[in-house]
Amino acid sequence: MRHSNEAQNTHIRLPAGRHGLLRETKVHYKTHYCGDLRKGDSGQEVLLAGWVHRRRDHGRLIFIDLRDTRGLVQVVFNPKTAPEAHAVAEQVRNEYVLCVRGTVSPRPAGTENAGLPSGEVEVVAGEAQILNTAKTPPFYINEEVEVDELLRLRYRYLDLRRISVHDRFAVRHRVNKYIRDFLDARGFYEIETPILTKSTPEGARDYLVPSRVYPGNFYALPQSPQQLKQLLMVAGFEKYYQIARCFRDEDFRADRQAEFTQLDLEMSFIDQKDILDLIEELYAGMIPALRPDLKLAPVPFPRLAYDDVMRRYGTDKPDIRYGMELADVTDLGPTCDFAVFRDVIAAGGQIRGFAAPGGAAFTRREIDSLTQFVEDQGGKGLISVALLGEGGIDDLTPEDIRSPMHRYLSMELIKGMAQRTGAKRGDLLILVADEPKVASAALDALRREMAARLNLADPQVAACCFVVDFPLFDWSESEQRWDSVHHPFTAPKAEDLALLETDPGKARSKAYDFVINGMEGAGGSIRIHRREVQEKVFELLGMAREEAQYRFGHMLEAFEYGAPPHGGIAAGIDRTVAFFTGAPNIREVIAFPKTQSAYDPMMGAPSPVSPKQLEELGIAITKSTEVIAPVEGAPQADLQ
RNA sequence: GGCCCCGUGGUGUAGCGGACUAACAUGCCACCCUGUCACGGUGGAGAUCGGGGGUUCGAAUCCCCUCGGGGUCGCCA
Repeated sequence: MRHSNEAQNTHIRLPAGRHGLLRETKVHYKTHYCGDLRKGDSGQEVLLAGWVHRRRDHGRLIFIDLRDTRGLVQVVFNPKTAPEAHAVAEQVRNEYVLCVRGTVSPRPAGTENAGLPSGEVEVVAGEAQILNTAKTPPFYINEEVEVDELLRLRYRYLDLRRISVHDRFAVRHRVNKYIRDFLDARGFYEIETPILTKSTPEGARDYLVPSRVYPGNFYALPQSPQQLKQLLMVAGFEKYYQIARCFRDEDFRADRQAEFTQLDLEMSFIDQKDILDLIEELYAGMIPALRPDLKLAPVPFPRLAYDDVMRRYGTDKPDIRYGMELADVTDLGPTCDFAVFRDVIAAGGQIRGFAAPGGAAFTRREIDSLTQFVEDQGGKGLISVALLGEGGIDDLTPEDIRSPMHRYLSMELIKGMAQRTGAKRGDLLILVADEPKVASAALDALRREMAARLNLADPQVAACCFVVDFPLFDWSESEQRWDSVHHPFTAPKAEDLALLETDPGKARSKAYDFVINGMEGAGGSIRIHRREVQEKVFELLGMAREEAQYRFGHMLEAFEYGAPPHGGIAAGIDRTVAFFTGAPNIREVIAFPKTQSAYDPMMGAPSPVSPKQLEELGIAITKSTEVIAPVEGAPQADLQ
């Protein structure tokens, strides 16, 4: 019965022109959006079309919440006044596609629904037609219930139908629109660059596309339009941007998908400050525009040196919504009779830590659970020191200390730590002794964990900063050569040019990141535009002239034709939208994302291709896996 | 590749060695109901517990393997 043709044909004539609203020659479905109707529309005859969100059948009266992209409105079907429409409403089930002609009316006194934006009115149905039936959905569309992610992705088109999910894409649209308007007003051109481009051996693994015309050769999908945008600068465009899709064949995370979207931009005849100022202006405008509820410190956003943030936060993307800055007490290590400290210091390590406010109240069990964060970062452990009792820090006595390592720690070290972190009694000192890299990583993880436990990261605050003066290189132990921290075209700071000859590891670059609430929001650099500097960098990267020519010949050649000084930045759109919408991961703001194992359960991608296709490409399969078909378990309703 | 969490009717959960012939809510189906808005009432159908193997008199419950989802480290110039 439900899915019979009868239901389809239970119809009124398709709505056509009455009251001059509609043209006879054209089929019209709606004159208004359901979610837009308000008291002021009372008395109007409207034509609505949407999905049945929920039906309440009282035997005689039937209420249907009709949903479209703008929201819900209640439609009333009265068998006395509109028997035909009522008969249609009896047939209707959730998610049927329905067209209704009716009159907007104020609801009878006492029946208004304050929980609904359109709750002061209802539409009294005169005519109704089922435009399409629907199977019972595999999960609730009309309720906010957590659903298995695989199932959501399998039926992503239904998942997206949920209003809360829908809303995130409204935000995404507005972010894109804001950016385009902002950059347009400043003379930027939006220029598209190829998706089929060239594989470059650095960086992430490429997604490859085989060439039919040149069997055995491959295009690569861009990891970012990096080189192309630099060539646009050589081409004289001066201000370029693109909301660009990027592809990286690496493992997924909550904030990483195989394909993601960047605001990519590049400018000529500018220096670092110009880029930072631009991004600052963009975000300082966009954040209040999209999230007026957020507290945002006035510009300028802090511009912090890399060395400084590593020292104070242990990370290059600090969350500066809260304090708990790190302090170094390596110098006080020798005051303790502790073999661990001796060994660490002898090996060039550090003793650093921070103070968790009120953390002295943590149980032994709670403190022990922190050890895992240190171990995850390759550290051996942590030392906790609870500061008890009353009075100032200077008066601390051994009786005021509670620590598993009590007997190894000197009061000098504990007091020093407390003073340098500004700790008070009732706080918990957390110390890590390790090589600098490990100590930083562990303390960063601990600091974020403590912030979460102590509720210090206020979700109503947007704390932005720039991190600048990144090192140009770091040493690759496995390759026994220098590696670019950013990428090989990143310019050194002018005052550090000489260091390229004497001490490359000390050279700082004109690379910068934009950080918002501990999230890397954007990153970029000023590029090298002079040949001799570029050659020196390639040399330090262990790249012979021929190899550089082979890999980057097109870039080097272009730069010989008058490359302007230039630089740019790329901002993560997915992460930005996730931030604005409070989404816990970027899948929530990508219309059709993939699972953690890079599978699209809706389309069933990736999939095998026909032997003919492979033949044309000159490709033989030497290794293959069975790709799982989209999950079984389609809706059962039609089977009953 | 490592580690952690998860996988029970359509959906969300409970059950964690025997009373499970697997419970609850919701959804679904039928009937009733003129103002509800997560409408209400009555009745009904629906899962062998991701898959495989093992332990046991007995397994949804314990063990091993495996598949899938999520988180994270490695990786992501």
